[in-house]
Amino acid sequence: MPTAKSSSYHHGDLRRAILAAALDVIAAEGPGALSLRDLARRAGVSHAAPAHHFKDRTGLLTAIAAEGFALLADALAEAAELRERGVRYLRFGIQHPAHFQVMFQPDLLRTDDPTLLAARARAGAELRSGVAAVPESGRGDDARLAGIAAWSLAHGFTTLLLSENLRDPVDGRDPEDVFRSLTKLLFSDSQS
Amino acid sequence: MPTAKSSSYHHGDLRRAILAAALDVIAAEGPGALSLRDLARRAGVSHAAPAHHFKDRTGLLTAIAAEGFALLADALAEAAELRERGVRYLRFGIQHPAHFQVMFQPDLLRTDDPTLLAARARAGAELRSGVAAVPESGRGDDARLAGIAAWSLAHGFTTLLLSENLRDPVDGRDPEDVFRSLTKLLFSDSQS
DNA sequence: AGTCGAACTTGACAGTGACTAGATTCCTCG
DNA sequence: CGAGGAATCTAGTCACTGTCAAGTTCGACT
Repeated sequence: MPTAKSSSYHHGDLRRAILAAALDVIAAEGPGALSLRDLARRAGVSHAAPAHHFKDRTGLLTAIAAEGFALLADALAEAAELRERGVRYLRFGIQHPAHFQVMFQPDLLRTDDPTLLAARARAGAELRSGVAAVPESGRGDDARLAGIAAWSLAHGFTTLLLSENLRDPVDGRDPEDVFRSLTKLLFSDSQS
Repeated sequence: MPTAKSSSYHHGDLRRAILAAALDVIAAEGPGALSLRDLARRAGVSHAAPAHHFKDRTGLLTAIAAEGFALLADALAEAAELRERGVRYLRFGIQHPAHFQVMFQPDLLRTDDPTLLAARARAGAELRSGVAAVPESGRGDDARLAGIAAWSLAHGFTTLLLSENLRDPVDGRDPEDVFRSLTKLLFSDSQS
């Protein structure tokens, strides 16, 4: 059943429906398994309908990536302290694996799309402001390096977790807890 | 000209030729742009020839990933000290971007392939032995955590670099130097 | 010499993304 | 109220892809 109108012709909210279906497929089988025709079938519309909302296959993925960066920016804004921001980064990856997967694969995206650029810039600003919040982080190069370090750590951990490469080490434990222990190990002196 | 025989029917070393072409394509346009038929065309053979060497598209990518893990294990074995192993990890990603990209995308691979599993196990062992080489790393959980931390950092940095997300911050500097500074910042107390 | 298997070819099929022209519906403005 | 224009969706086509099944050629071994 269409979400809004049950009129037979207009779907009501095809854009949302297709996005949702796409996220399901990507989370389950990866971006490669994504087919516009399949998405159209799931939504019960003709095979060319998706193209009207997202031009391309690339366009669809770009929209997903942009949405992802916006969600990530929101998630980061929830916490003030740097370590907890790292946890939000990780949590975002766990809760939105499909978005995460697409966001960092530039060859799938239209990297000059203004919406994408804006969302990414917002997320980037949020990332940087997290590092700036740490008082003793110096200015200039050191602060920039610390930012890269924090980002690399959170990103690497999240990526490895999502790619099933941390299956054994993390085992049954809560990934967020493991990540917290991890940061405590590295930053034992500078933070609580 | 074929590498070995110039006989018109048998290529001589089709497997190598197709692998090489595939790496070029992936490095330039990502794994999504890879087409068996295109690879066949580049090698000057018929469209179904690749399937004989690698069953599938998935089979081809699995072979690449396995080769990647083997190369990574070799690269890690070159250095003894942990930080320098991180640098080798990064260097591997820079020198073999196509391999790296495919290795950590399980949805593209036949994850139960024995060759792949063996190569990955070898790389994993090499990773762990690097952490064990650090004297003051405790046993048990701490050592395991330290391993995950080191791996996450190196992996995150490499991934972000390859996905063009570290373009501005790294700017013109040598990525390896940036990474070294980064680790010095984090492990300032425990190592030189 | 002869055969057997591996390497490669040829041909065919269904599914895909992209494009086009046209049908239907909705909304706004007179 | 009742056009008309824009948004939305349908239907058909084209080149391309992966995969399958069946042939052909080659080389190595007995």
